[in-house]
Amino acid sequence: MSSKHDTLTYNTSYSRSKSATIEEWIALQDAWKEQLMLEPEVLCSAVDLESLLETFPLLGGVDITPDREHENVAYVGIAVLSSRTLELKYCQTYRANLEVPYIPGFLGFREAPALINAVECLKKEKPQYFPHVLFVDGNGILHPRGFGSACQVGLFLDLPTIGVAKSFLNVDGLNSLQVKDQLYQQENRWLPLVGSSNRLLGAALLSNGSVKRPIFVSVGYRIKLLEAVNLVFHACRYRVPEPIRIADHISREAARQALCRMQES
DNA sequence: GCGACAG
DNA sequence: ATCTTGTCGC
Repeated sequence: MSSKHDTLTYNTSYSRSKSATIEEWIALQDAWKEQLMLEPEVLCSAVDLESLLETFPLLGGVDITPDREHENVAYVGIAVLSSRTLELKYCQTYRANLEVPYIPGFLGFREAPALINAVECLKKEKPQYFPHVLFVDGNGILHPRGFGSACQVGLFLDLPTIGVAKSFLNVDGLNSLQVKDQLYQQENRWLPLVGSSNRLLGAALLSNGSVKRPIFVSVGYRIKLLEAVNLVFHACRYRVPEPIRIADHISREAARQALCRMQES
């Protein structure tokens, strides 16, 4: 793996700068949510995996590992795989500056600009590997205001995205324990998540036969939940879909390398 | 005040 | 996200 990575610049148009207040962020999420053009979703016809793989030949995954020394520095990993074979086609890491802290419910304001920049770099430098759908570490519409980081990334890239969270964010009357109980009781390996608003918000998945802790999948942008669930199952060799697992691995490695270089000097 | 809190 | 050892299993 190359230890060379480009430094990303922060594009404030995606998050309106560091001086924004929480109220302004909420207003932005509410406004952006309207642009998702979401039709209230129903679990209708079964999805054909073959046609899914034709629609999405390349699967992308992004993840971020924070720098141990600098609060506002992080390493973005991006991985692109063949959807049919899960063969790794391309991966790269980038150093990025994060301009705002993490606040629960506003992860996208911290991470999305760096993730978006990484995908745009890929589009420019290796257009043949530009993915047809992007797995994002975090939630899509399974979010207090229906606009998680995966929505933010997808909307501004105009690219289908799937939110994949490793822990549950209590939202719309849904609670982590009750969701897990319900999932474990039934025989299916996944459970649709319907909140007290009666809307379908996402799904809890036991992604692999040997996995005990669920992951939580929700629509980010321009994809159906059933398509997202099928793609996630297909892409899971382990608990987390391969594109995200690889992106996580290389971004951690980049952070580790940076720490080593720092301790040398 | 209390609990909950993606990464 | 991170703090943290061993242990069981393929």
